[in-house]
Amino acid sequence: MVPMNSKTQYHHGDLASAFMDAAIKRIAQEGVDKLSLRAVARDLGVSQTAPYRHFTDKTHLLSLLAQQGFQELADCTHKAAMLHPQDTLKAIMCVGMSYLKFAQEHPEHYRLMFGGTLKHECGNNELKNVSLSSFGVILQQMTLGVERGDLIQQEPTLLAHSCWAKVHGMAMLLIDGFYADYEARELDTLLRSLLWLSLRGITTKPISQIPLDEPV
Amino acid sequence: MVPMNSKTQYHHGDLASAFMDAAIKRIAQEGVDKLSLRAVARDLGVSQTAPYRHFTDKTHLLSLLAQQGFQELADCTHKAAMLHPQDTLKAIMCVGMSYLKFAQEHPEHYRLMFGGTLKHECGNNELKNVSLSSFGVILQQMTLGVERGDLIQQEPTLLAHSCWAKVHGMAMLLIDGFYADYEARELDTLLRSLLWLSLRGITTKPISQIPLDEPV
DNA sequence: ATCTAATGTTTACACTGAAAACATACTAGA
DNA sequence: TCTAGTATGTTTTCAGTGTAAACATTAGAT
Repeated sequence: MVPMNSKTQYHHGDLASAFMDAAIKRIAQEGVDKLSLRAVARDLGVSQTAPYRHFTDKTHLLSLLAQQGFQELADCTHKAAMLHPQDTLKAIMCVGMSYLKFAQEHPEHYRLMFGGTLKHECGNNELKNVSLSSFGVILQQMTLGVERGDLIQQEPTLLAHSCWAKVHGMAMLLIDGFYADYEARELDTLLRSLLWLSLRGITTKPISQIPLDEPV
Repeated sequence: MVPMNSKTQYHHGDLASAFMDAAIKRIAQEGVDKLSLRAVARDLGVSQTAPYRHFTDKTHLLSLLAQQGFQELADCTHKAAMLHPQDTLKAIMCVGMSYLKFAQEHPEHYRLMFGGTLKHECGNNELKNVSLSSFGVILQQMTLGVERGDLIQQEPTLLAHSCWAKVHGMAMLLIDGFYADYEARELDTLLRSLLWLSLRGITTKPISQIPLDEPV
């Protein structure tokens, strides 16, 4: 049905990535922990053991999806940072908001990335590396900020850890529905204010100069 | 075997709470998502459908466990706050560190509380209330701090949200193994420094007065 | 054209959450 | 004290899951 790629044209065409796409869709709908390989296989009209030719495990599949998620997250926060190449504080603000936007738009994917289904400690260096590349975007802004004298004289790594923890916590609480009472407009202000308080903790500038309403 | 309560002495004695205890133990060992009701039932030498007389659902059981977790968390952070009734900053620091200690000592329980297996949005008001009581400990310190002029003049709720997000993010990253490279001593300093940076964002005091090494 | 490896299918097994029908044992009311 | 009635526990059963093993097919190299 689908016009196949030039390279290889096996039974399905490219089941590996088709399977990943379909899995993502199901995850977005029903959540990570209710994902069933068989259901995805059914969606694709393929036998229930077909995926095992491409993924050793269910965990393997999830791990690849998480990896892909970290990549996307790194990409879109990086883009956000690029909006203000000259202004550290604005850049950080944008990175934060785009990070939160990603979490909000792909809550279950985000949960997969950090949910603990995959243990980041042992094994799977690939995954760990990609997740660190996501951290790298933040780290880069911190380094820049310290160099420019916009941020306090501390290890950029420490500052990055601080920002990451804060924004990660916000993201988790956000997708866990702890801010569910706020309506869209209020929520936006809340999130910005929270980032703002974090910025206040690491900047050398007076409060007034921290932007509260930069577009993402 | 166990000397029963005076009140009721049924077949098992008190299977409901025995089941919860056993479940907690298994969760601590193998993680939340691998918990099987049948396995717990086997541990207790009881039939596999026995739990269904006490919990409508697997979700119901998990929800009760989460609730219990929030209660414990609220208790131990509250105790920590009581260590410094006169000193806001020290108190907040202690609350933060004891929060992290709880997460570190009961990682899988903590993950259950926030992991998204239970959705906090819809239904289960009980759970939501208890989780808010946990939030209340932080909120109380913020209110006090603002009153005393130790914290900046902002909505205590906002400040509490800020602290909670930060410490929650740290807790999640901690139990997800993102700080796995640090050894115990380093880790302690890292965590304290991260809390310290947060405090710097919400306090009126100069940096030097923020305590870095209060005991928990 | 044939061989081989990559891919997909069928079948099978052990495990799970949960419903239904049944059995027991405690508690209360006569 | 005897007798319901109800709270508790068991047996049986079903549909759904992850995954291993044996088998079938197809693509690409020789």
